[in-house]
Amino acid sequence: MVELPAEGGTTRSRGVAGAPSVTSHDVARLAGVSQTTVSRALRNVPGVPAATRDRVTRAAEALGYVPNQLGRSLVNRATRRIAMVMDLGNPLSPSLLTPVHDALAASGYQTLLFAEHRGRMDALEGLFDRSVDGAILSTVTLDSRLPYELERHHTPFVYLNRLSDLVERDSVSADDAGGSAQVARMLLDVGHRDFGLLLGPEMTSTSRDREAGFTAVLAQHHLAVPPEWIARTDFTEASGRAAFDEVMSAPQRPTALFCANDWMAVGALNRARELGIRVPEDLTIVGFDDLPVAGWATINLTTVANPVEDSSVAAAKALLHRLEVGPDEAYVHVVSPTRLVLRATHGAPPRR
Amino acid sequence: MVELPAEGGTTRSRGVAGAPSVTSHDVARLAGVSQTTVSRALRNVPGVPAATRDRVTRAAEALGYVPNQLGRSLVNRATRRIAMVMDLGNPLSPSLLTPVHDALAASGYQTLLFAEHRGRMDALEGLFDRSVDGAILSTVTLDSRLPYELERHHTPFVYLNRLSDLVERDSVSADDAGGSAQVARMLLDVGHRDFGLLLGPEMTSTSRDREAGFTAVLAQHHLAVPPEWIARTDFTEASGRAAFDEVMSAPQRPTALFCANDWMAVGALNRARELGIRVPEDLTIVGFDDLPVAGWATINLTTVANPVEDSSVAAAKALLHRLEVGPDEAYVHVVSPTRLVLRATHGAPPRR
DNA sequence: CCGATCTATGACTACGTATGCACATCACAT
DNA sequence: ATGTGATGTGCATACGTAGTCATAGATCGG
Repeated sequence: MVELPAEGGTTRSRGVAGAPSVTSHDVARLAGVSQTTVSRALRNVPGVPAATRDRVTRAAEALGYVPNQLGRSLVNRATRRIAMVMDLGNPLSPSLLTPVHDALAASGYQTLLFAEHRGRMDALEGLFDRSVDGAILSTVTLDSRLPYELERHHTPFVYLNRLSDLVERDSVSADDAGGSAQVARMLLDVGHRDFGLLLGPEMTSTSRDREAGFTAVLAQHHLAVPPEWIARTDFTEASGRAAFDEVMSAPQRPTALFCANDWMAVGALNRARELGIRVPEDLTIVGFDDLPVAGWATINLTTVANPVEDSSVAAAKALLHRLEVGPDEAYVHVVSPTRLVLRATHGAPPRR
Repeated sequence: MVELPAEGGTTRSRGVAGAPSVTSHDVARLAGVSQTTVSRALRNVPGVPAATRDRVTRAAEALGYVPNQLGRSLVNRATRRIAMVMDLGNPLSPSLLTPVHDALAASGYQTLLFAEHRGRMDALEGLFDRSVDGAILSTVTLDSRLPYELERHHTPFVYLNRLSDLVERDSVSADDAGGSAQVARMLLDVGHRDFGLLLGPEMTSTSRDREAGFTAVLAQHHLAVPPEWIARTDFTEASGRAAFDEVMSAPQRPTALFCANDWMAVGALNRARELGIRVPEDLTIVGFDDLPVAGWATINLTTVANPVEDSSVAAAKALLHRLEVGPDEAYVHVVSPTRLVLRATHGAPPRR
């Protein structure tokens, strides 16, 4: 009887969870070289002669070998994966996610999604367990502890359209206050004095800044928005409808509604049409963001153009830059300019 | 002189890319136990006395230790990460992504995004390099080689709303043909005989099935759609507008337009209003999917309800189930029922 | 009081890849 | 023939965690 010495060397077990996966050792055996050589050949490390490289490449293709990213990341200490932390409930989310994904993909990075949903966050461990090289935060409410946690675990990150006052990092955000101020000035110019505000969640810098920019201009003219004409909900079309009813049910009505985003404005617009309130003859409605829907012939909403896509790409690039230069270089804060887009939902206030 | 035996043990280098990360060895040193014990204590493996567990837990918290997912996945042969392969340009994408993400998160899985964009796919290596445990395919055009590649590399996957005839896997899809047939029957009932079709990309099973379901009913009534009243573009609002012009510029005009999705229908609707064509008095327009926008007061589109969210959740669950039971159990094909939603954009054809 | 059982723990190794270092081989100049 | 440098290749190990196995100490029965 001959002893069986380790069964020819292949003890590759088909693990419970994983599929039977081909490793560089398998390729090495087939090509008649060492695992080291396989690693070098397939990465085009100089010093491997063409003949060897070809032999290894052919063996790899024959076996359908793909280098295991886990082993690779473990030794490289880098995953080439970025976490996109966002609120999927926010109607703006596709406009954030797509450009971020594309910008990251262009640099060879993958996008791992971390979503906040109805206030519930994902298991955040994934941000600290070396699953990602860095994170883009587009959902930080002002009281979030997330920036602290990221700092504590040395995970690089940047802010996109939201800010935390407490942990400084690179940031890209729209000029929310400036855009709102433009709206306020325009509305004052055409004669409005009675304004309603349909705002988003109070703990978002977006909503806060859009409100602040608007009311600051009013204050310069010694005007203010009475509390009963202010509704705070979230950024959806349904919220816009509800907020519309809330504000317009007051005994006195405003002559112009400024909405913290286009979806709320569309909700208000839809509700106005249902109720037979003519826009802009009876009521002016202005949105924010200039989503594609705002330009539709049936909507034609006066709003503020917010270059979300540009900001998203800039944030992705800022993060990748930060990963290259390390934490010591000074932080950069980019503010994307916003621009008033005059369409068909604004006009002079009705005469009494 | 005393020899320095490995410098106290800590040779933790701050790697170029990664941050200085705390490992279970660091925790072990601080707690005065072995790395093995740390691993066991923090995972609540039975057999570790409470006193030891507490000591380890305190040490871990003091250091801010989070187990490295890479090391973990390497030995577990599982990442608890799923690839969502989709077309981010598709306006339906948020309705797919959000439920999938949430369903996966509920089971402790992360979502890694793989996007097709203007025909360009991501680097697909990520699907084969053990970065994910499985994939959800919602973007397979009928001629895609992706299912083959996934099969070849033993990556489990399911189909969502798209099908490949060639590699069988679990699938969840809407009853596209049935919904379209309902539309056809309803339109015939109210008197239409001249139909235009605004379709999506030819290589998607979605568009193909919606067309087939519609024309099959017409064929039963010995009717057909003439080629000049068929426009094939993609699924966006802008495409709907353009396709509208294309079809309606023919010398003879159809009395009803069936659009392969709501966004195209909205585009057509917008274009009709611009041109002063009254809907539904002059022209009937019907969409598909019943997106939220279809219910807005300003749109009020007759369409087919497509339970996209339900399908997405079902697909996610099907994949997780497949991961549990392995490849041998028979494949399951779920067809989600669709339902005609009658609103305000359909009516009898105009009298000549 | 001693062997047997149990409890708690640690040394060692595997997972798959990348890399420092050593070594074998060969060409070439001396 | 011998040293020298260049060239290819492989061994051993590290990355961080989990599981196998061995063992020291505690507990217990007789």
